[in-house]
Amino acid sequence: MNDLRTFFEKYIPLDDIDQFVNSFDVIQKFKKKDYLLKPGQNCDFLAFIKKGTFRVFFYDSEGTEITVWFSWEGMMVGDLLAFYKESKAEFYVQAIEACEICSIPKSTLEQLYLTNPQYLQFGKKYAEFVSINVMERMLSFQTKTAEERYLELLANPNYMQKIPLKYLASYLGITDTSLSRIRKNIS
Amino acid sequence: MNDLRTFFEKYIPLDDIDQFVNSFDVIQKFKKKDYLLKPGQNCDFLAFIKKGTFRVFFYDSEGTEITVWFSWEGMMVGDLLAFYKESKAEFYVQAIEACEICSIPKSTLEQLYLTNPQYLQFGKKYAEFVSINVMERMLSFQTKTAEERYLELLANPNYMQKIPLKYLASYLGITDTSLSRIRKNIS
DNA sequence: TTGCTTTCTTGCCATATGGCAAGTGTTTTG
DNA sequence: CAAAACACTTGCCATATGGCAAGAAAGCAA
Repeated sequence: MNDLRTFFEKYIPLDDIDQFVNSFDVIQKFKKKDYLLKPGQNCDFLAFIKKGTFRVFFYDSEGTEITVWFSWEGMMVGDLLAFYKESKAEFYVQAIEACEICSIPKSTLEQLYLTNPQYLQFGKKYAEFVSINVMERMLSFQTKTAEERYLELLANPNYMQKIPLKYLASYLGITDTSLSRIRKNIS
Repeated sequence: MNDLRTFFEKYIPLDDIDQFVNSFDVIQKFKKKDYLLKPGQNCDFLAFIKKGTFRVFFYDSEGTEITVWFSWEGMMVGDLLAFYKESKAEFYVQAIEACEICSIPKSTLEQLYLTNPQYLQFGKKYAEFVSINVMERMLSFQTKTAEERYLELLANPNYMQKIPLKYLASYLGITDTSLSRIRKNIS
């Protein structure tokens, strides 16, 4: 349970943290290619990755896989869009290696929010954290070339060590063919 | 003060709303091209647009203006990235027509958050709302062509009636030249 | 209104990215 | 280990978008 606690220490005072952390379920395990979530399912839990890597993706109108997001150990994972919209999942959430998560049902989370404003404060802070991340990624799309976006990823071993290039390509908004050419150009 | 109240009724129960709405300052007026905020300034308030339109922009490394966001009457406005990061503004926020806003200092807002969890609930919900919006815009960049993104805007009179095309172009992530050609192609 | 400034369009050509299909190398699985 | 599946690269050519500069149109100010 250690890293789960570490994660929430950024958001919740020490006095209040135990009840919150203890409300997370025991570990759930995923093999490579297992799905944590599929389109149409209820996205009624918050999950913390103890081990492994997930990717969030969907199929566009031409049937091409588009990877929208990655999550690594020490992070939350899920279809955040559906979670916040309170709608059914629109994305697949898939383990891309062996993974372990702890999760908390959304109903439990909401009860905790009612019992202690510190927990609600976490919910607010976390949504703000998500906003910041997505805004920065959006700005990157708006103002940078695919090559510049790729160079940003190069600096982060999380992307370069565990993620197949074809997933990175669609995450960058380009085809795997184009990413291959960009890589050739750089070196 | 009417529309301000209407806005917050989506987030805050009727019993609690008056104190919140009354904490907003009296109206502040802006002429066309006036700045609500400039890079480096403190972004220590939350502002509600009673009338008019603002745009959020910055200058990229080549000195080109990039419009990041628009806000219309009935919406909040500010440099949300800085507001959530608790850092200095990175963007210009400029009136693109005569505008009126009411605002609340961030310090007042934070005190309100402490007095009533319903207010904190608003802060959480609003950050979630922002997340959803930015995620959808990001997805649009990741998966759509400039022409498809432009067609989305066409459906919304807010964009097409008040915003010069050159601002729309950079908002779409393209040059005004390219937008002009896309428009020609469509019609 | 008149003139000035800003916005928008267009032509010419350059660069970025895509689509397809073949070829090579690597991983998975039985 | 061997076959199959998957991941990555490359060549050829197409489409999307950019850069620049000139001109047309629209908006603004005196």
